[in-house]
Amino acid sequence: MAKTSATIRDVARAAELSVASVSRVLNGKDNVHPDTRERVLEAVRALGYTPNAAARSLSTARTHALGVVLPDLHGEFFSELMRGIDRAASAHGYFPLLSSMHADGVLAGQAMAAMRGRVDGLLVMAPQLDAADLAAALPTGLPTVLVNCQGEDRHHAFRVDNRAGVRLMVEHLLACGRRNIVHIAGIEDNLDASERRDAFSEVMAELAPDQPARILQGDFQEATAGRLVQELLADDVPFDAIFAANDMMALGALQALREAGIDVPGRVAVAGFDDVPLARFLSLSTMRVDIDGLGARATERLIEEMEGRADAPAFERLTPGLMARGTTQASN
Amino acid sequence: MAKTSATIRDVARAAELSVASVSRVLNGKDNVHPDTRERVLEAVRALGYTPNAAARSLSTARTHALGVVLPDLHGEFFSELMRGIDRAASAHGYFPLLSSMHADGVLAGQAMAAMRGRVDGLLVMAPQLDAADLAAALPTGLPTVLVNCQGEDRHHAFRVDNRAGVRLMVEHLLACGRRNIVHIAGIEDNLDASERRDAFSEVMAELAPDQPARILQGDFQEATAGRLVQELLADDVPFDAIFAANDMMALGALQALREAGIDVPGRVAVAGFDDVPLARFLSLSTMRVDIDGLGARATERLIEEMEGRADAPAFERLTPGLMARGTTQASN
DNA sequence: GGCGGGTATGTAACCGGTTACAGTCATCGG
DNA sequence: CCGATGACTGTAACCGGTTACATACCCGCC
Repeated sequence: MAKTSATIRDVARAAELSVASVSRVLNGKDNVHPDTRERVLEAVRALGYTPNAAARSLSTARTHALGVVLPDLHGEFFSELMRGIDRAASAHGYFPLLSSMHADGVLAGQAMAAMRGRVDGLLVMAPQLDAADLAAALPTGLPTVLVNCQGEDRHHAFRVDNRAGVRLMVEHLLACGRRNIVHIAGIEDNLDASERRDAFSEVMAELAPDQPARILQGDFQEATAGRLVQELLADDVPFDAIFAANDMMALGALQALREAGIDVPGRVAVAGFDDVPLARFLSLSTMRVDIDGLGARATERLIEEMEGRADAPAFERLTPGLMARGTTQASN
Repeated sequence: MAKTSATIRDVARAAELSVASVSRVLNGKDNVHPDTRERVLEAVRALGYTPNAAARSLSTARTHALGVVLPDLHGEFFSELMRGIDRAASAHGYFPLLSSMHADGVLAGQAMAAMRGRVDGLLVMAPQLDAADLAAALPTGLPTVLVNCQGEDRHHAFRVDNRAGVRLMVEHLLACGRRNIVHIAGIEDNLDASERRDAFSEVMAELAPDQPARILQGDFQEATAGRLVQELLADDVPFDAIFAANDMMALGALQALREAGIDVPGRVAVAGFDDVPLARFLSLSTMRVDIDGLGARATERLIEEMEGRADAPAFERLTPGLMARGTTQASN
């Protein structure tokens, strides 16, 4: 009801004590007389007092917020990641402060700079920035953990092990008897996209050197993949498997094949990457990445770093697991 | 590089000016000599200075952050909502500060209290709280906008028009020749769930008074709906349409029907609510809610309110649109 | 009775910005 | 030549917490 909310001095006055005592009670400090504590709590209740977070931040230099910088805020990947981040953050009394970031390196730097003084640490996911841009954008002197970022060894980093994932899927496709696999790659500058593309070439060269290993340039979008498949069909290019760099493209491919009346998995197998929830429903074979767990672990690590108990920065690679479903093998 | 980052006084010293001038330049104030401005900017650049957000908040009583309180942080609904929120927020220079909230009214109050002094406004979505709990939890004196909350007329509120949506879908099912429609309701205390359930009863009573209008108690979970459908089949209950309170349950029902070898939509039609991305892939008929737009509009309104230009609080209802797909009508 | 030591409390400086108010200086009209 | 006016800049108080340090008090012991 009060026009302006109560301050610690109001509470002190109401309790006939000094601000120091009030502060001590509120922070659960050691030496306070039980009676004093009671008087303070009573006054707090009576005034409906809530400490001002900005003032507290200013004097303690801690905000209890952690910045989360992401390239885009949509899709399953984002929501799963946030879920993990929030779980870990709120377990330790932190709030996630969100910021989306657009492709540009300069804008990325601004987004991060704007968080200075607002957060105690930064969790950054920037698969679209190269190492130099990233290094330039990251603020100095702020605990930072990276997720899916390019080479940067001054900070702890989490990465999906794309190479291992691609290898597992290619092995699976070959084991299913596929010989002519087409890879649909993701956005050109994207780290995951290029790792997956390169791994595909290498693994094919190693495991099936005599087979073609065609690669089409996609962009992680469903519609694009559909179009590419239609072109393949129109050009009469032979193939018996499509391995898309992510699930959305795999679904686009699937749709295009079905519309063309092509039997999946009979004539063509389809595989994706990420295991978005959709995949299970559509029985899409894919590589499962524990995104929620990734978010939680990255956040845990960030909090350790902010609280000064963390070992040296390192890479942590998460190996995805093969989810072999109906689009690569007939159910029997 | 500096151990501790530069303050405005460091900048003032470096530029041989007073803090007031520096502050004026940084805030784009009126009266500053061009030369002065240049000296300040030069010093800022040299020192790599970024203003401390906490200090600024303390003296201006504005944080440029807005609190987003949500019941859970997963699924498409969440990511779409956040997408809209972030788009509107960053367009106006605000950061979303996230907090998930568990069912309990007391915990909800704590979650919101913890945001006091950290945010300039609050966007709350709490479909699981009743009006009294909600009123108790909301902090006073902080601009607030509600999304999908129960009756509360002191704040601006956005709501999905469940009644209108249910009516559209029931009309559609009847138009498709369905006569024996079963509704699978959502979680008991949930606002959307009960509105959809009640609307179903009413609309059926109005449009098809002679037909049965069976209602089963579900919980928004896919598995539960599957089980309920299996029970219907086991008990030989006649029905030719399932209208689930959300898409996930519709999908569970769909799966159970397919496993039982029942032709959809031939023998039984299936419909959901929400239009999650999955729905399109599985050709599920459903009601489309523009969640992204909802988030953006709610945020815009909140910002207007925070900046003191907003008309009286009111309700805004968003009418969902019918997405008639393959599970209610044979493709022809 | 005086003194050491522990406990409980108060005072005031400080965190890093913003801004009201007070100055300084040059210009200009009378 | 003086005062007024306007353009620019500086000083210091203030926002609301935290906390180092000082102080007051009570106890037990020699």
